[in-house]
Amino acid sequence: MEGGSSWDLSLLLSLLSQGEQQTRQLEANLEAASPDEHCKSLLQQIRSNLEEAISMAKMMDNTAGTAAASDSSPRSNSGSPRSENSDRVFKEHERRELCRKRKTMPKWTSQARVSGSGAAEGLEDGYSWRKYGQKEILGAKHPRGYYRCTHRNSVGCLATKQVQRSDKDPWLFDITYRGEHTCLQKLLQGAPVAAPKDEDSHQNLMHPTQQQQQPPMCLEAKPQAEILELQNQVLSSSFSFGSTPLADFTLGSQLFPATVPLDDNFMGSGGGGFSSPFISPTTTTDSNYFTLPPFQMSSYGGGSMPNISESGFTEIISAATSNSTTNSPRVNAAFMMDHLEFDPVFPFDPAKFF
DNA sequence: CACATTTGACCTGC
DNA sequence: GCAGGTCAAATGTG
Repeated sequence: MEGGSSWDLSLLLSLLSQGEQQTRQLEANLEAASPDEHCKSLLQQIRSNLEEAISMAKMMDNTAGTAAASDSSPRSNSGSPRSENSDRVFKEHERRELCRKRKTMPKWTSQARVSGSGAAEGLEDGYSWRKYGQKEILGAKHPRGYYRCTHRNSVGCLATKQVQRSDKDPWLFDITYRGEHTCLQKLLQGAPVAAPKDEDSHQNLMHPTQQQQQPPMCLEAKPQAEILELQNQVLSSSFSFGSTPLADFTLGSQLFPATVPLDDNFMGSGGGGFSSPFISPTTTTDSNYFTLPPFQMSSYGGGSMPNISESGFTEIISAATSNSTTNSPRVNAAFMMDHLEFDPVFPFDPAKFF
């Protein structure tokens, strides 16, 4: 993140304020359109982020101003423009805001079921997740896995998810998502990103019009330990593991036709992450299709997609299983392109704010 | 070597 | 004080 001089900050402040106003306007307009809860939540988050960004920019602006006033020594052009003091303030602020964000972040749940017929679907949701913790939960038989976006460090994507195996149904995984993925957007905006070294990571860099809505080709292959554990405990007795052993998952109403072999390649940790199963030779023809995580369906779908309530997932799962072609929101890339782009008249121009 | 998971310690909110 | 959530060092893997 480039600190920038105070005139940079003034510009940033101006743009942010503009964005905040536009968001309010959008909020008012949306009110009449009776948006679903997640849409509202998204908007709230955008506004919250903007307000936070404004506050940070103001703080940095003030700090830069006072530092410039009190410190007569010439500032190096090559060094960090942020003073030590402002850096400390920035970090403290960042920490506080992170805590606050966790509260205000949109949160929604999903479920993934192991149906046991062949392809791994659903638990991989089109994003790269990195496991950062596991915790025994009181009253739960199985530990909860904590995942965050792989791009958290590089672009500051704060999306996280928690995966927990259901007590009642060992074939069922409860997935709680928190926060929107900003990684694709920021990649799109050309944010300075630590250059990915592996070929797969470059799959994330797709055409801008696709990038906003389409999951990266580098789809994560492991929601992970839970599945693998499950594989060990259950699947091994239920499936024959040939050259491409597979497990079949659905995530809520979503079907991920793309198959994820649950063999040892996906059991090991590390090793540069997940090579994309979707561009591998074993990829099925169905892998041209994607489904969106719930947040994408409700937020970018312009209301054309069903809003999935938490309570409705059980039904949705069975519906998706029994009638995937008509009821499931299985969509291909073209569909997403058609339906999920920002409204051209949408007054909010993210390019100006990031 | 880079990037992943694992896991105990630490932090935070109730 | 406890439980949930996160951090970060240790470790594993290709």
